[in-house]
Amino acid sequence: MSLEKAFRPETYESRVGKMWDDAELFRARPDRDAPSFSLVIPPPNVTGALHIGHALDYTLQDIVTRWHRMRGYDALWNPGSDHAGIATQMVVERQLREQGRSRQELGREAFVEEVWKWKEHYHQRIVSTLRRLGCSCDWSRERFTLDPGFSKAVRETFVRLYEDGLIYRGTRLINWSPALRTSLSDLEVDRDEPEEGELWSFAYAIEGGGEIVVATTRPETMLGDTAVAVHPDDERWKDVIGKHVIHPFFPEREIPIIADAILADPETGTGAVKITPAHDFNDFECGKRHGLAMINILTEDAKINENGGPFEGLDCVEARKAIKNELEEKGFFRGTKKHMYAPGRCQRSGCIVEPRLSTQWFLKMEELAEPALEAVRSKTIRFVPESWEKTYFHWLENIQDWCVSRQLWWGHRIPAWFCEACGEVMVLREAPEACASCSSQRIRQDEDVLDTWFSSQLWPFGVFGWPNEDDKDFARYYPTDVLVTGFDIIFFWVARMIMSGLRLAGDVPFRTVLFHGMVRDAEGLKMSKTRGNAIDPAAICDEHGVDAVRFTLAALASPGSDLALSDERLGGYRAFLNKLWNAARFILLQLPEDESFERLDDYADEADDLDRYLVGEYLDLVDSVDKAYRAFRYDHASQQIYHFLWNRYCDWSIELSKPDFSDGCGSRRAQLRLTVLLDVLDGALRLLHPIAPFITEELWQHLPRRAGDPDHLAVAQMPSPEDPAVPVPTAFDRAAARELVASWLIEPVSGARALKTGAGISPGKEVILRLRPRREGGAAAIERFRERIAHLVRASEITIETEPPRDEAALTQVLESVEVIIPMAGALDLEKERLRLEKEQAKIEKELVGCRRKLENPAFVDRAPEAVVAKERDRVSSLESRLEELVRSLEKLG
RNA sequence: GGGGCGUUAACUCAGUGGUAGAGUGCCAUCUUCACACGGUGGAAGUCAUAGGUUCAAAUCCUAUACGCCCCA
Repeated sequence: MSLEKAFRPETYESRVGKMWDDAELFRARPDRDAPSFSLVIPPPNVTGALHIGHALDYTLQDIVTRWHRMRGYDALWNPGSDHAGIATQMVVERQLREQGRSRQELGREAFVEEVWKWKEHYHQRIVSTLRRLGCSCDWSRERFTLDPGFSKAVRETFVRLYEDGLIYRGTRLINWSPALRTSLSDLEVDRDEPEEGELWSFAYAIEGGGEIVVATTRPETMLGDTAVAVHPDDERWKDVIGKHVIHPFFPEREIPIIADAILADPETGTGAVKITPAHDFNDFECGKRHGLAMINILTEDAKINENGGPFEGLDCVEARKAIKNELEEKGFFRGTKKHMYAPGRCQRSGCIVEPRLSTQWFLKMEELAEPALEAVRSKTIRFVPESWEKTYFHWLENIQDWCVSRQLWWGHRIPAWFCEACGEVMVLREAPEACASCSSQRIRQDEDVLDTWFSSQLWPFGVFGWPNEDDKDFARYYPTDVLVTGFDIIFFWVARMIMSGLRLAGDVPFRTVLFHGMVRDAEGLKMSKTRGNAIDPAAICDEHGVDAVRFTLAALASPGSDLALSDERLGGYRAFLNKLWNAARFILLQLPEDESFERLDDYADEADDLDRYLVGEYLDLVDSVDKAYRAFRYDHASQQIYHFLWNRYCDWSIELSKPDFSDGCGSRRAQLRLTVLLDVLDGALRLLHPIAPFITEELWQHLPRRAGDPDHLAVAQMPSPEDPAVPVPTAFDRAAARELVASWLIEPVSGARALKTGAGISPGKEVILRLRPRREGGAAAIERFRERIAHLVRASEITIETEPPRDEAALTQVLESVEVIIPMAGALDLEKERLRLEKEQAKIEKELVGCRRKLENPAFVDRAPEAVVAKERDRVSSLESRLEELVRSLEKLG
């Protein structure tokens, strides 16, 4: 069964995918007698379709999973998705708005139903994209963060942390998104680039005479002012501390002038600052220090509330304008100054976040952070690359309590019930029938839901049945081995999983975290819908094939750094896969049509120099790819395989083997060579499979199989330095084999080709080739390779010279091991040849100067390691003799 | 303001002490029986700058410049 001439991924991708599914190769088998290897997918949000960043994340995970599976592990990659509270609620609300409806109109229950519909639709799309990408997940274990089982884990966590005193309910200043009408955590607030704003000054009249000038970027907040602070050592204001100022709109309000060394800076402006404890985080702390009143002046959609008196109902911008006007009219305006100002913005909606006094549920973090810090400090959890440790430490060392409640409808409802009769608060695993304190049945559950990340943090153990710790999966697959994710969610998710895993599941959630960067466009710009430069993974898979996309992502992704994806790159790696396809096709074309070919089993004794060369290169590849996979360096692994297959396997091994197949594959020699080529191809396909699973599986299915091989490459043995996985000879000197071919075959061929091209001789035109070995043993080696050299150079005749070339017109090239001569019988362009040789001479002389200078330096000879000095000496003598022969060639030209 | 990362060929990036590498692109050439998504040959870098350590620095140290990111 021969391969199609053209490499067309679309002809086999879905077939191969289905073959894997039918064989159930990716199901974890906890009962199997094999070490386990597990990882959980960072669950994609059901907000929308997958983007190219997901494709990178999942490609890397599939590589690590497939590699372990092929090494014999019971490998489990657990898939699933995340309900993404704020984000999903927002997109569904937007959709409703477009239809002229609103969630308030629908009511909670009907709205949540709408969100479930959305979830079903995108979940289905996400799963099909994951399958398309070849992700070898165990779909029988798929989870969703709102599954009943997962909800149980969330309730258990909340109750346990509440009982431990870590979760509390409190009225504090929180970040409020007026657009979404919910609280946010600190992490969900993004800081804009500072913009030029206005620092607006006005005067408060001091009771009993005089005034005190304060400045603000937000004049409307003066409606909530409850103090003015000055520095205790500020001479200007010493006498007014303790007095009161008169609020121009609320003269009855008591507004003391207080001394506060933290907030008031004598160097800035008048040294006095207005204090609005209910609308500014610094002022809030100051208010707590001084027991100040806290007046909330905003409604939940950021309009002035009833505390704003005449300004009630205005939004912030309107109120600001009105207040400025009023104050100017009343004569309190004292000038403006330019000021850089960066408001916080809601990460999801983009609206300006308001600090707002609100009653919310909080999680105390300090006690949780300490063990999480220790786990990374002690390397119980390893970060790759290590540099992310610092960022992680810095955040955890300065951690703030986490506001976990959200005023949303889509999410895990907080398991807290209030008694309307006696005010009792009950935090319970199951809904109570009556109040635990007064037995009243007038109880109601907290309306709010939990921050999405509160549930996501439980993912690595929640998916395995926790809190049921007897669950077989939990026992076998937790802790997981690796987490692969972007560094953008190191705080949101990674740190919180570590904290909760240690606290709740009794161990770290994973041993290693592999951080990758962000996929950018060809110009290195962030992809975004608004910029229109987003790359759709499905579209590029259609265009180039899934394997090309995966290979490109793997090749570009060095740990931790961003990667610039371009169509050129994709095309380049697609070309590589085409090359591989055709190399396999060539090998298969040599086999007899009746499929009777059998690969030899034990041929170490019969292997010749060429076999050993090819096998040696393969064994080196196995070593370096093994090392790369172990170190998560998929960029190195893919590049090494690329180089091997294209430059070693195709350019040399196949080309050098062609003369062996000129009479078919009937001879023992041809059969042996084919076996070697098949074995090495087989091994290389195994090495490449985790990165490019479809093409490798498809090609492997076409290779003549050995007894004992499995039915699918996906579960075939991965070659390792201990076991190359194919029965090639291993007990020989690889370096010697490579050296033999490099010196006496590759070097003369390359040299002769360069001479031909340089002299404008067309590659197909036959020439006479004279080779003069410059080292021991060359003549015999060249003799053995004579036929192959002739084939590759198109030489009608090869002579092996022992003496420097006779006095004839010829092109010459003095190389490391051999002098290459092509007689030209009068057709030689003397001038051109002289120029070429002189250029060569200058190059060698320059190198020689550098080497000699080194050796003339006594410090170098004394202090450098002996081997380095010896190497330098060898180099000098080699260069000297080449130079000598070059000069002689030049002289001969006259 | 604090912290982190980066600066190597036209582009994208490997390269942690011992002769500067890859892919793409570029130039020339070849429709040689696996592949023009190809073959062959070639050009191309003061490794950001300035100091320092060392026999030896792209690599280690210090400072500077530029760029990106995070935190406040």
